[in-house]
Amino acid sequence: MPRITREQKQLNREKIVRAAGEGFRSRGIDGIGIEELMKTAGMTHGGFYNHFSSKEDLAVEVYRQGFADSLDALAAIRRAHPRSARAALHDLVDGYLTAAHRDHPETGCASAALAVDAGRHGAPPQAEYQRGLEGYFSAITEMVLDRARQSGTELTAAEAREQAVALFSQLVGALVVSRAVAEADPRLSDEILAVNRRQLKQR
Amino acid sequence: MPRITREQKQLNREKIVRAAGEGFRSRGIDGIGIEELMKTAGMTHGGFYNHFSSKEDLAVEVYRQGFADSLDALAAIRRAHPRSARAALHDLVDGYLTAAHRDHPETGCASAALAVDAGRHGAPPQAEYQRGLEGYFSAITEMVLDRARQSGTELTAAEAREQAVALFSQLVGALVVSRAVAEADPRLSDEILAVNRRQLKQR
DNA sequence: TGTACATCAGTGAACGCGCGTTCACTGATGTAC
DNA sequence: TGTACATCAGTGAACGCGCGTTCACTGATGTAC
Repeated sequence: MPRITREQKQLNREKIVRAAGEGFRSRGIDGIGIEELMKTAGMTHGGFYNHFSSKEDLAVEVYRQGFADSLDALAAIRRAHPRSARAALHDLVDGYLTAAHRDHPETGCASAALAVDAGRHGAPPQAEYQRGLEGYFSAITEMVLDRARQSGTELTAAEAREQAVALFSQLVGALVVSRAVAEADPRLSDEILAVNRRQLKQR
Repeated sequence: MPRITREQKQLNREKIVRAAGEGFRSRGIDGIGIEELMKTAGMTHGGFYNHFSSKEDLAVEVYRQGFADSLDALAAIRRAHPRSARAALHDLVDGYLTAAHRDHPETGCASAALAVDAGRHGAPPQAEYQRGLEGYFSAITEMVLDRARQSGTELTAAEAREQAVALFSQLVGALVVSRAVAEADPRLSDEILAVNRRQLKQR
C-alpha cells in the first residue's frame, strides 16, 4: 500500500500526537507504549520513527500541542464575555473545576495532567512546559487587568500577575488532588472541587 | 550469612520503604525498579519478596508512611506555636513553599509528589492516599479553628474546613507547578513559590 | 543449659514479557525529462 | 501530457534491554526437647 500522500502523512502525524496526548495525560508518559499509541492512531508501530526521532521528541510535541489547545480555549472564554472579564474568569474557574474535567484528564488541561511528568523526562519537555505556562500566566493576567479596569479598581500589572499566578496554582492543585481521590472517595473529590470553585469566585 | 535476626529483618524492611519513598517521590513509581531500590537499601533484589508481595504492595506502604511522616511534621509545627495557630499556619505555608522543598521531592510532601501516581496505580494506593489526605484536612481544619478562636472570630467547623481544603489545594498546586519549571526557568519557579506564599499568608 | 533440627532472610541466576528502537521490504507517490 | 525512475511512509519481524517476579540454594537464627 504505502507510499502515502504528503497530506496523508501530515494527517497521520496529527493522529499520533492526538493519541499520545490522550495516552500520556491519562496514564503518564511511561504509562503507555509506542505500539499501543500507534495502534490507537490506526497504524503499526514501525512507522513511528518516520515522524519522530524518539518518544521524548513526541512528548515535546504533545506538550506544545496541549498548551496551544488550552490557550485557544482560554481565548474562546474571553471572547464569550467581551464586556465582563469577571464573568470570563468565573467561567474559567467553573469550567476547570468540574467533575467532567476531573474524570477526563485525557482531554483536559495539559498543565495539570503532565506537570509531574515534565520534571521527570528531561529538559526539552520541561522547556515546552515552561513556555506554555508563561502563556497561561500572561493570558490570565490580562483577564485580571481587564476585570480591574471594568470595575474601576486600581491595579498594577505586577499585582494582576500575582493574582493570576495564585489563581492558576490553586486551579491545578485542586484538580490534581481531586483526581487522586476520585475513585477512592468521590464525595471528598467533589468537595475539593466545590470548595475551591466557591473560594476562587469570592475573590 | 543469612538467616538474619527478626529485629534485623524489620530494620531491612524499613530501609526498603525508605529507599522506595525517596525513589518513588523523585522519579515516580514506574521510574525506579526493584533492583535499584534494593541496592539503595543495601541488599540484592531477590529478597524483596520476603517483605512485600508485589511492587504495588510496597507503594501502599510508601503512601502510608509518607502521610504519617507529614502528619507528624504538622503536629510538630503546632507544638512549636502553642499560643498562636496563626503563627503555626504561617510556618506551614513558609515551610511548604520553599526552594528546598521544591528541589527535594524525595524527602518532601507525599501528597504533592505522589498525587498523580496515586490515580494511575490501582485502588489500594489510592485508598491510602485518601486516608492520608483526610488526615491533613482534619489537622489543618483544627489549626484554622484555633486561629479563629484565638482571634475572637466567629467561624463554623464547616467554614474552617473549607479554608483548610482550599489552603492545602493551593499549597500542592504551587509546589507541583513550581517543580515542573524548576530547571527550565528557576526565576519563574521562585516567583510561583513567593507569590503563593505571600497570598496565602494574607488570608 | 545444651543439643538437634526446622525455619526462613538474603543471594544471585533465571523466567517471561513488554519496552523503545532498528531494519529490510513493498509499492504507491513524487519528480525529472 | 506521458513515461521512467527515485523516494519514502507504512509494514511487521527482529534487536537488546530492563522490568517484575520466581526459584534453588545457603547458613545463621529460632525452637523443641
